[in-house]
Amino acid sequence: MSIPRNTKAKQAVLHEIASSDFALSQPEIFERVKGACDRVTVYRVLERLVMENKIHKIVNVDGTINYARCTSCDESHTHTHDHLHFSCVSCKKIECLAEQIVHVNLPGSYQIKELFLTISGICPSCQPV
Amino acid sequence: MSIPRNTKAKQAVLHEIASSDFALSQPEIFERVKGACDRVTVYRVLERLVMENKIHKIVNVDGTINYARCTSCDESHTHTHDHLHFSCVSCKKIECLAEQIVHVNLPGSYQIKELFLTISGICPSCQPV
DNA sequence: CATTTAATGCAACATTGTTGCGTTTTGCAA
DNA sequence: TTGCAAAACGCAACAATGTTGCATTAAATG
Repeated sequence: MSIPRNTKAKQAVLHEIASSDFALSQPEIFERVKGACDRVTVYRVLERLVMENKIHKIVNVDGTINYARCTSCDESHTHTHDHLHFSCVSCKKIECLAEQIVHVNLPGSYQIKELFLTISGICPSCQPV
Repeated sequence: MSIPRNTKAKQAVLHEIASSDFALSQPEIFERVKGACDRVTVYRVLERLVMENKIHKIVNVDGTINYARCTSCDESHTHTHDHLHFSCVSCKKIECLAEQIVHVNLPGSYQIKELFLTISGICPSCQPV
């Protein structure tokens, strides 16, 4: 396995994702690191960051793909099979949900390989008083 | 609101979706109705069929979009907010899941607007004996 | 069968993602 | 500190997917 390197492009992309309150799309990220690197590099860096569990790749309800750091879990833990997210329609923040939060009562004759859930709504901090 | 018409293109697209055992992508549908209509028309027809609740628009785990008729529910009932699907990795069939199957235990301070779930795995009929 | 307008075809464009390849840069170690 | 291997990059070209405008065609209705 190859040893990852800490390049300027990687730092720039990671910085934009980390400093954004909400999940960003590839075009948005490219826009923000404008000049720092090529469009293709953004794709490649994103792919690597996902592999390294530094960021999340989130498929939205409409099929668009966003990238974010999770606000509720530290970056050290691995995100294998991490497909549970809460997306606030107000502040746009993405939160990881613990597996215990979701219960699927499928008959045992169904064999679940992968589970992918996105909930959109209003998070506690955006709740109207 | 405009009155939908039953056109040749619409019939062809719907026929392909209905006669397929699994969910099809736009390119796959276009491939199968080849000659019947233009590529753009396929996009427009699909959009209309989704609006009319004739077919499902399903976002896969990887963000790709497929269209299908649901195998477990009749076509008469509306599919508003119908975002729960089981996708068999073996036979590729897509099934709608009843809302009762999924339980989300989020604190009441979270306000859920939309919930979107795709489970991939092996369906009962594809279970190895 | 004439009218209305939904739907189509075509062309052109926009967006998003991919691949190949020669060059640059990073991390490591001599 | 300098040399080296390969990770990463930039660029160009391509591919796939989705969109828009507009003139034309064809459903449904009376």
